[in-house]
Amino acid sequence: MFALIDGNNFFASCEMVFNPALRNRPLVVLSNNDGCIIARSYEAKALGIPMGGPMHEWRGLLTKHNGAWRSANFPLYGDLSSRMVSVLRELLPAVEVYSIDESFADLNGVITGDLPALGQQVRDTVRQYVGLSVAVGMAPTKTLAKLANQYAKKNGGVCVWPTAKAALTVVEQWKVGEVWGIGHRNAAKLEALGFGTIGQLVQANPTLVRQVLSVVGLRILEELKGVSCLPLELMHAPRKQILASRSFGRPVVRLDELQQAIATYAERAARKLHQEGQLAQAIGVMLRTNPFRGTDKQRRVSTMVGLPVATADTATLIRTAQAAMAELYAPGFKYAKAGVVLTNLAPQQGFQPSLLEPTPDRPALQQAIQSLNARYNQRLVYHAACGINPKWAMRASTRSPSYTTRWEGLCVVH
DNA sequence: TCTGGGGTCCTAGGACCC
DNA sequence: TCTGGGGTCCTAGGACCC
Repeated sequence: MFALIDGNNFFASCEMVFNPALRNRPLVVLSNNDGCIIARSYEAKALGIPMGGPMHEWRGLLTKHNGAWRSANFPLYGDLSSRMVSVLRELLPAVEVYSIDESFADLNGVITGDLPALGQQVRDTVRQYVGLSVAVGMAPTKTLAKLANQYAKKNGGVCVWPTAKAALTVVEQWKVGEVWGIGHRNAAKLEALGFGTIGQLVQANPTLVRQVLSVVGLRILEELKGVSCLPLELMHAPRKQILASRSFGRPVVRLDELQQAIATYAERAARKLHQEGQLAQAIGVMLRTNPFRGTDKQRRVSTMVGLPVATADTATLIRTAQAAMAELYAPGFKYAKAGVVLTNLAPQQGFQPSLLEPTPDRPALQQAIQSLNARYNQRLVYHAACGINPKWAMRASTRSPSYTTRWEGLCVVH
């Protein structure tokens, strides 16, 4: 048996934990640059505001209904997420962190009759210790546990299906698009073939499902029938690529500003690389205009450069990224977004260095910068190439304080 | 005026090897 | 008139997830 524990309206709920004035009203959380709506409270969902909708189309409605909005605050959400996980680890035998707001747990060894009470205990404890509301779904496979969790969200917060048969009596009529791993394109394909509901899909010929959805679809089919194909993954697999990209706060035309931006993103990517304990053997740079501005001339380019020696040296990565940016740049366009991707990653530990090329890595320097920044909890030391107070930086006009990760964000009690 | 960011996996096809 | 069988590696594109 598996459990799926999922935070309800996660980002929106995180904002409410330390700010009761945001509760019981339509609240949305905005993407970077305050452009899109990436999370909604119940009240905001009830107004019909869609996931991913552009904020400028919904501001009026929100204002009319006493709504509120917040710029995304990922340090806050990440910290509350790890508090939630630590509660789960106390109560459940084995926990896999699947995303910032979702964890799977292994329930083997727990007596079936005890599962509903365990689910309720998880809910109560997370609410008491962290201040967040979660839904708990339990079933014989991960795919069924996901569905159970969906059902739980609207039906009391806990749902236990001891068998696939029990699950199917509830979800038979649900659309296949509700199933984890079936997106809107494959849902349309299945519907056209006469498998529009979960009940119809489990009756389908596996060979046909394989033809249409590849082995991925075959696994989903088995999971729906109660055959577990997706084990709990307790080991955190090393990342295969690291991406750092951002939209600009305003259109950027000049190369020198693009060079600052790409240096900033390279620095961010390098920091993630250090945290992962990996080296990069290739670096990519991409650049594009705003595709939503139909009247503007459009351009979308990218390039990938191999590094002569696998490295995690921030300055080397910045230099290489800037050289690539100079190649990509063409004047006369209003650029909206750029990014850096590190690939062909290899673990630092035990990496075979080149016989001919000296490594550019300077661990002592990196360590010094990192410990200064860690100690003062901010970007105290950084590369001048990144620019100082850049004009292209993204907008975040309504960011809440980092209540739990910065001294100046601590709540004050009057 | 205003539209995110960061990942994974699978398949087909091309290039190459013996 | 006639041209095998078996394999690997890499990349691009498509699909999915949160």
